[in-house]
Amino acid sequence: MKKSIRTASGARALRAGANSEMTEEAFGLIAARFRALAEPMRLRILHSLGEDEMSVGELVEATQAGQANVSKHLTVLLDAHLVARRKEGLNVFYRVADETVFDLCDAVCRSVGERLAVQHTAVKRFAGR
Amino acid sequence: MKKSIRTASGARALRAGANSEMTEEAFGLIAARFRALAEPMRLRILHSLGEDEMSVGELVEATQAGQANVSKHLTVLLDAHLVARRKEGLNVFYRVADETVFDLCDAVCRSVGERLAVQHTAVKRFAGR
DNA sequence: TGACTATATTCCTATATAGTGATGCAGTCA
DNA sequence: TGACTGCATCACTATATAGGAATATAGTCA
Repeated sequence: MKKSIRTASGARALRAGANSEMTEEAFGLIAARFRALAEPMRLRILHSLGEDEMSVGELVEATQAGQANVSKHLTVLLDAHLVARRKEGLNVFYRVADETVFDLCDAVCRSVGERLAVQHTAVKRFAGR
Repeated sequence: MKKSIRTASGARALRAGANSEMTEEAFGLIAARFRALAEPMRLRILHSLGEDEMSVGELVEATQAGQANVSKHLTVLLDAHLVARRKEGLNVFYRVADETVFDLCDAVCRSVGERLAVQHTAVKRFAGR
């Protein structure tokens, strides 16, 4: 059983276990998705697209970034299959194509938030209140 | 209510919504975690650590990477608070400090796997079976 | 057709970081 | 103490990519 990305259906894909044979390619594919989410600007864009689809121009306004920059980030997200495009006249509307990104971000947000809370508490305690 | 990373407790952090006020800092923190997971080599390391804690030397052997490289990746994971260290004599043992990384990877693995399956089916169909 | 607009792309610079070999350093053992 | 081991760090190269300005391209409308 090569191409073990299918083992995902069994859960615990990354965690090493009995049947877990991760191929080099699988690590690369997973890392690629994380890389697509590893830029604050792209998270801003996805955040903006959370409500509804938006044109590039609207995204430029929403993110306060340069047009070329937004366009390039959208290309990255498109290549990662995280967003989808729809052309309408002169405009191109983008929308989130994989809703799981929100779950990922929520999970990260919770985890990081918890850690910061713990650290904050520790510092407060160290400071004597 | 600045510092809205706390809104994570309400879920749907990234998805724009009523109370969702994402600060620049929050996007940066979330992106930083994704960045730590955005390298195949680091995923390999976490994968190896899924079973049990391991020394740097064991990880070098398990990953077939250079010692300096493994050490640097471990530093990145440590800075991201994804692993923790324990020194014992000459050895340093690392372990996963945030179990949620496995959930993240599982989610990504499922999502990417589904997409690939869909694409595969589409190509097969196009090829006429 | 030509002027105009929205988006994509190209070219550039600056920065980050993966990988490697050499070295530093702390801990162990004779 | 000195030799040795395991890990971290430094110095370096190669590569990737974020950002911006300029330009190209595609679609619209007169």
